[in-house]
Amino acid sequence: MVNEQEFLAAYDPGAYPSVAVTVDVVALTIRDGALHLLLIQRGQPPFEGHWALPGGFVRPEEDLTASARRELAEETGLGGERLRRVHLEQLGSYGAPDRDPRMRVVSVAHLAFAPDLPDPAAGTDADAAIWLPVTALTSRQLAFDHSRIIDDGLERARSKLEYTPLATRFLAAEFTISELRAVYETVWGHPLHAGNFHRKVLSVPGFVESTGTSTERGGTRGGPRARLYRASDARLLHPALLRPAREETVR
Amino acid sequence: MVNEQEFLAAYDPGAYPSVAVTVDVVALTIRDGALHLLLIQRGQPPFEGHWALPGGFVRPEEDLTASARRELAEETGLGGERLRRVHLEQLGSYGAPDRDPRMRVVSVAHLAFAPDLPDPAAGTDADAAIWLPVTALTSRQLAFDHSRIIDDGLERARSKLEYTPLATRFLAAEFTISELRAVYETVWGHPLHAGNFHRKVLSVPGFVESTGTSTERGGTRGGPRARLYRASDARLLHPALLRPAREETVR
DNA sequence: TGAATAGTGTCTGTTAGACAGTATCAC
DNA sequence: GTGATACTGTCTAACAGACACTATTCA
Repeated sequence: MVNEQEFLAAYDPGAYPSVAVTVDVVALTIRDGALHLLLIQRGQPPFEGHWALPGGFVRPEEDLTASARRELAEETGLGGERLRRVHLEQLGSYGAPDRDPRMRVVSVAHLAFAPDLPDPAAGTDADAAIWLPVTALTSRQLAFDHSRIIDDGLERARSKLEYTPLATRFLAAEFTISELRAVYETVWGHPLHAGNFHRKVLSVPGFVESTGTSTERGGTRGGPRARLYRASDARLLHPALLRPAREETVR
Repeated sequence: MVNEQEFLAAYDPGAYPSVAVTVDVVALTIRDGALHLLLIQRGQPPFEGHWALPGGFVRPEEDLTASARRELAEETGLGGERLRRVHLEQLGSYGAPDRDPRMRVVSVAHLAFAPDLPDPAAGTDADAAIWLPVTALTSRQLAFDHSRIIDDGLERARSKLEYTPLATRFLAAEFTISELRAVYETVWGHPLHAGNFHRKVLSVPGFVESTGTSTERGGTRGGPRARLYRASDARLLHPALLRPAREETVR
């Protein structure tokens, strides 16, 4: 019987099947009232020329989520406080044996919510990176199984807006209730009743708190100046803001 | 410029950092009115003698969830129709660099809901396997980061019961409303109002459907014979069965 | 002035939860 | 019979959603 230390010293990592582990990021933001997704155009095979999620191999000594945050930083050129304001969570892992023609690759997908960001810095990477409206996705051929990962990410995003205050992560630190409503309408893809939404948001404990200030001007098409709010301390919304029941998705 | 086929032929998998990928399973069942968890006692280092989640390395050509199902089958001795009735879903991936002292290991954790099962077959594996009440977990030293995985799994289970009909997966194909209520009470850890629960379950479309039959006898402590139901076709519950608001978990 | 928006009031139907009550069965 | 359970009825408070209305601002 060997003790644990001897066992570790004699341990041969090569005895176990080798798998590459990558992270991919479904990064969402809202631009011009439409939901956008960060994509890169692949510069080398496989899937050369196809669009793909930003991502890459997990480095030694790097945690999974840290790896995703690094990939996001590289592709967006973001750093410091602005990167810290981006919400990042694990979405799920994708490991079908044939999902990458090169070798066995398990990808740990992440989901990110970002406020409106500048166009990706082209200098950081040889690949072209863009924010693409999600409505333009259907016509694109995506690399690997990224189309499925994106579908899962979008559904997770829609669901997260129901029971968490993460919609605020799409906005600047201070925002109006109308801006918050626009986030919900954009992600869910259908209009909400302005008056009811307003009352509902203010009634959920810990969702938003008043800054005491208002916007400098009214809206571009008229209307009074709106009060400004910031995200408060709730991590879950009680009661939740539920999407209207969708019979077709239930069965 | 090489074409894609030439690229793949020249590709060297060893150029990328090697990581081992495992699956671990948080398998839950209900025995004697208490929530139980499947654990194995490790027979070799690291963490020799400690209790751990069932799991193992993902095999080549094996999908992640298929791998989890195989591990579950091996440890429970289950197969065929009984295995197919077990609910299995991906929980999340755990990949902190130092979570395994041997090498970099990323574990894709899964969550399973099983009906009451016989004691694990000891013959299939050298390790001892048991169903342990989750209330007995606090006193145990668990291997790796399995304590955290279990916590995440239990919270996912509690949450899943709210908006999916998966509570039925803890029961036989036919069950009474009281048995279903017992599942909720056990997983959530507090009693529910029998009358309100009864009416609520029957009012949610697609949750349960009547078999037209009743139990042969009343309860062990008296009472009328109960009608029998089976799971119906809903995949989501609308409206959901929400846990009472827990202020402390919200902030 | 006209149109759009911010924010509030009110009404209705649905739901959660408390409570009560009746019928049935084990012991 | 006694006590526990299955199931139903009723009431109340909370909530979602529809609609209406006022005040404010831009053009």
